Amino acid sequence: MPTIKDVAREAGVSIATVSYVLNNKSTSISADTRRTVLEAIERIGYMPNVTARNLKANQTKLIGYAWHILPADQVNSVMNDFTYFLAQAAEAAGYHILTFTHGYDNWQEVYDDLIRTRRVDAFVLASTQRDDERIQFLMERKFPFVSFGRANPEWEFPWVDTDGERGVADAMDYLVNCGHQRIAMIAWPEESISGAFRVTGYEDALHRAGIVARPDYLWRGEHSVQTGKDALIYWWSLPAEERPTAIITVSDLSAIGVLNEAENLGIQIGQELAVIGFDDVPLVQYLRPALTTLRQPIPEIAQALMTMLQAIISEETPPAHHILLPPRLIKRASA
Amino acid sequence: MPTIKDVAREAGVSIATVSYVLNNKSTSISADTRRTVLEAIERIGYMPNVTARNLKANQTKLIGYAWHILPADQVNSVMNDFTYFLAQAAEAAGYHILTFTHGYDNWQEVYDDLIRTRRVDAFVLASTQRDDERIQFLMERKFPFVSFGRANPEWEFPWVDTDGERGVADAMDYLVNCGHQRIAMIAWPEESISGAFRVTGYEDALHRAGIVARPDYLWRGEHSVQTGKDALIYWWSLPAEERPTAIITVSDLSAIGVLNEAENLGIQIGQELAVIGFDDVPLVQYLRPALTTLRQPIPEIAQALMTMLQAIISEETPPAHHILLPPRLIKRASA
DNA sequence: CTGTTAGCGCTTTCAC
DNA sequence: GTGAAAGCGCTAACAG
Repeated sequence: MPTIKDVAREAGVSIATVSYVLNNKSTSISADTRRTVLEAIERIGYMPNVTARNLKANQTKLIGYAWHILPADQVNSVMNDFTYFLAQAAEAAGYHILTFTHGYDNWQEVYDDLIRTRRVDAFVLASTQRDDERIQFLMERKFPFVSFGRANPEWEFPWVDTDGERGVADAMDYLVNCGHQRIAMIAWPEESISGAFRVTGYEDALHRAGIVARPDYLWRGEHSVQTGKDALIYWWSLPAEERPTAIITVSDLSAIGVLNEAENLGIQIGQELAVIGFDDVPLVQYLRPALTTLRQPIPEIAQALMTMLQAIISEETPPAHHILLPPRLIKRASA
Repeated sequence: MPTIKDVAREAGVSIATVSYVLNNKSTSISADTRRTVLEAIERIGYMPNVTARNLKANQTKLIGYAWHILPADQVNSVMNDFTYFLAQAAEAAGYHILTFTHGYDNWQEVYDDLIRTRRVDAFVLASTQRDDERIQFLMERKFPFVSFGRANPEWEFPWVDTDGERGVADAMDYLVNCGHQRIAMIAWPEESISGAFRVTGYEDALHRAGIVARPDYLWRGEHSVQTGKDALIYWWSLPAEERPTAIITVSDLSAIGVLNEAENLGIQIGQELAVIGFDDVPLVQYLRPALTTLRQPIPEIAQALMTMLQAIISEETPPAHHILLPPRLIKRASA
């Protein structure tokens, strides 16, 4: 592999000169010399050693991203897409993504090692929780990071998130426009921060439509298929005129539960009962009926995160930014 | 951030000594000195700068892995899992995974840059095709790589793959043991190399069971839900006594097509007709009936690839190895 | 047993 | 305009 010395020899100049033309430093290089060097580079197929550059510049051009694996019954296709678009956005900005893993207990050690060995320049966090310890940790360490997802609202840190409130509100407006009045929601437990925003979107939309919220139309449960089943069983235990005509869920998984249980109960989804999911995970388009759902703006989120990260890495005092991006309602047969 | 110099000063020794204790080089360091240095390291929280080490050692401890995104109707949960376990196996071996992306046309430029800038020490390939150009490219370049998946059998390169032949054969034996005689298969087009192995497993199993293969029991089609539907529609157009009683597929996606179409045709899956998928993608456990399927040994594959890669990187003349790992039949309600 | 020193490949100040 | 040289943080001959 050729080094800068080889180029210098080949072009009959000093390595400093080669470096100058490589970096386009204004320190005016004569057009002639520049051409000679460029030709030499071309001839011997030289590319600068990125490790040497990084050592000099005290950087790595690497961004750490922890790869989470979810229980087998959960679907992380959203995170899957996110990883792809994140890598793409990073490359466009001259970075690469270093993916790493960690267990439940040793995350701090893993992040710490990555920081202290100067393996990465920054982190991208995802799947954040309300009082996410990783956020606290990185803020204390004053190590650059951005987060896909919000956390404790009292913490001031840079994040980008899907506007779940807005998405659910849009879906609700759609249902109301379709004539639905008895709209129920399947949500996550109260601790969930992103779940809370979606519930807000639901309640505000009801209010806007002049519909009185019925407490038992809001069902909270874990992120699972079973939650959807349970909710539908309960609602169908009500007198016919009190049953919801539409259900909006916080995840495709519970929507699938609703669809499955609907079959058992002999309910015609799409006619008798409208169902809207969240995430547009693969295969839900093949359910019968195909699931109407809210798709998160993953490519845009990844792009926004990288833009933010670049600002943070380069600037001295980074203004903590927050960006909310709305999901899109994918209309299919279930609603 | 402390450097080796800080440790040396703190411990009152030379940086060489620090380096020696750090690397446990046998150049015997007195127990006393070693302890002093270790204490200094502990005290100031020193960890070696990985970039500096890498520059010196002419390595990166980074393994490139191209992140492929599939069309929205396809499921890459297998690759998703693979990425996780690959990262984990890499870390256990002192490496990290650098994920990158590329388009259809510019892949060569991307790989080339990564090599020439010495960004990575090796590549892990996945989703390989028969005459995969990436393999040719890396073999010519003599750049270290391993592949998850086989390619042109005439090429001598290191790979690890799921033993699809064996997996399908196991599933066939299971079906035969259940009393099935008319067993059909949904396969990929002939070009598919991994598809071909699975067909071999099917045909051999028929032979072993003394069942005469019926040409129209082998349906070939693209990797899609529609393929499954088409196959079932055809088979159900046959006289009742000629219809298969079991179907084995090359992917969960076509199995889903069979299940969906079975509902339209009023076929009781599990009773009237057994169906076995391939991959155990998320959610197929929630289909009605839950899908029996072959799960690839992804963690073991990732581990084997890393072991192989380490040998290749360290040794001069790496013996090209090939490893086949059998999938596991996950028995659920559909067969 | 420990320290001095020469690099790894590059960028950049400072001379000329 | 161009080059000499220092140095990023580390490792490893080579001395002593």
